[in-house]
Amino acid sequence: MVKVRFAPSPTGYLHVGSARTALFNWLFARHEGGQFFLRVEDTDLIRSKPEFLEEIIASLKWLGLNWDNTTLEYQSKRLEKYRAKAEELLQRGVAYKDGEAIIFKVTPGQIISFDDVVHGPVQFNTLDIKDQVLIKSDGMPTYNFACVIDDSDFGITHVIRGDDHISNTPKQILLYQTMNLPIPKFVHIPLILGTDRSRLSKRHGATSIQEYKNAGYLPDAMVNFLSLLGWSPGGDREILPIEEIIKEFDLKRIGKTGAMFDLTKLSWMNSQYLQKMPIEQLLPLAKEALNAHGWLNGTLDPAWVAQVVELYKTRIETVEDFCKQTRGLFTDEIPFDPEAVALRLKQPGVAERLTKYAAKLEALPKWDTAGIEAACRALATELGLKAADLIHPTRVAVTGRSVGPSLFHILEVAGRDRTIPRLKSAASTLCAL
RNA sequence: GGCGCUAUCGUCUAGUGGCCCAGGACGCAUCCCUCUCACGGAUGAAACACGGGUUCGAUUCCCGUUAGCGCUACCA
Repeated sequence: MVKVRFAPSPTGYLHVGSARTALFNWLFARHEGGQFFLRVEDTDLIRSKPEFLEEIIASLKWLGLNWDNTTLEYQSKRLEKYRAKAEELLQRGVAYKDGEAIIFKVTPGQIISFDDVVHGPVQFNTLDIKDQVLIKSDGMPTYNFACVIDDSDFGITHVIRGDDHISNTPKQILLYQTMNLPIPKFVHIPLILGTDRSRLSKRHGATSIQEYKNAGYLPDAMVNFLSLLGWSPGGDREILPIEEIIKEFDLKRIGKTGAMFDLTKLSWMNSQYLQKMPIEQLLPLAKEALNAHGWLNGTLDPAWVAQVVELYKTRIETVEDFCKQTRGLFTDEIPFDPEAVALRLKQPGVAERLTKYAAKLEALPKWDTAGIEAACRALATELGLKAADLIHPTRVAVTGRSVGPSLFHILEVAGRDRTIPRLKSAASTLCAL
C-alpha cells in the first residue's frame, strides 16, 4: 500500500510551496487509496514554536488536506531511537564522535544513483559529499538522519518533496544502505517560483496560506490552482472539482520545470469559484468578512445581505473585494473616488439634476428597480438629456464609485433612506464647481 | 567555484518523430452586449533558447553551448 507523508518543521507558517508539496502527497495517497501521514520535524530547538505548528495545522485543515495518523508524530519524542541508531553506527566504526556530535563517515569515490519518478536517473559521486552529522552537539538528530529513520519506521513508500532536496537524496541513500533499510521511491517536484524566477519567498509578496485565507480566497480555488502548478491532467481542463483532481492525479504527469506563482491567475480562478458558488455557501463567508470589518450589525436583514451578494458576485475576485466594493452599502462612510467625483459630479448642471432626481424618487409610490428606472428615464427626457447623464452622477453620489452594478439595482438595494440623503448631500456639497 | 536540476507564447501548460506553419487557460488588444464596471460571447497579437548530430522527417531522441534555478549548515 502507498504510504506518503508531509513533514513540516514548525519554524514558520505554512508556505504555499509547502502546501503544494503537502497537496501532491495527499492527492497521490487519495488517488491510490493509500495513507497520508503528518509528521512534525521539530528538531531545531531554537526556531521551533508551538504556535507555528498550530497555524500549519489550521492551514492544512482549511485546504481540506486530512491525514490518516490519529496521533501526530513528533521527532522530538523519538530521540532515543535516533541515538540508539547513531550509537550502533558508532560501534560499527562507520561513524565517529567529535565532541558530543556523532558524524557519519562518507567513503569517497562511490557512485550513488537513484531513479527519480519525475526526473529519471540521477547520479552523484560521494567525492562531493562531506561527512554527515547524525547527532548534533545538543543531542538532536539532523534532518537527513531523522528523516531516513522515520520514513523507514513508518513504511513510507514514496518520498514526495521539493526539488531542493535532490542533493539531500544521495546523503540519505547512503544512510539507508549502511543501515540496511529498504529505499523508498523519490519524487522531486519542481519549485514554486516568484516573479523573478527564484524560489517563491516573502519578498515576492504573500506566501502563507493564512494570508490568502484572510484575503478572501477560497480553499477550493487555492487547491485547484496549486494542483496545476507543476502538474496537469492533460488536455484543456483547468477548473476541476477536487474529486476529479484526485481521480486524474498521476505522478507521471508532474512536470520538471519550476512554476511561477501567478497571482493574477489565482485571482481569476477564485472569481470563477465565487461566481459558481451557491448563495447558501457564499453568504456565510461574506457575513464573516463583513463582521470582521465591524459592518454587520445585527439588525440587517439576511435576505437583504444575500441580495447585495448576488448583485456583486460577478465582479469580485475575493471576499475581501466584496467588502471593499460594498462599503458604501454597509456603512455611511462612502468611499468617494476623487477622479469619479471630478468627472461625474463637479460638472455644470449636475447638482440640479441630482436634486430633481431625488425629488422624483422621493415621490415614488413603490421602491423597486422598475420605478427607479422609469423615474430616471422620464427625468432625462424632461431635461433633454441622455439617461446616462443622470445615471453616472447618481452612481457616484450614492456609492462613491464610477463603476459597479446596474444603477437601478444599486438604488433598489441601497434603499430610499440611503439614496435620497446622499443625492441631496452630493448636490449641495460635492457638485460645487 | 564545485555538484545537481531545468529549458514550448509575458505566465500556467498540452504535445512523447509526421495529426503542429504548435492547442487551451490567465493576462493583453479589438468587437458584441450595455448606464459604467464586471459577467458572458467573438476575434486577434504572442512561444518550440542556440548550435551540431540521428532520421525520409524533429518541439519531440543524442551531444554541446548558453541561460536560469537549487544545493554546497551540528536549518529543515
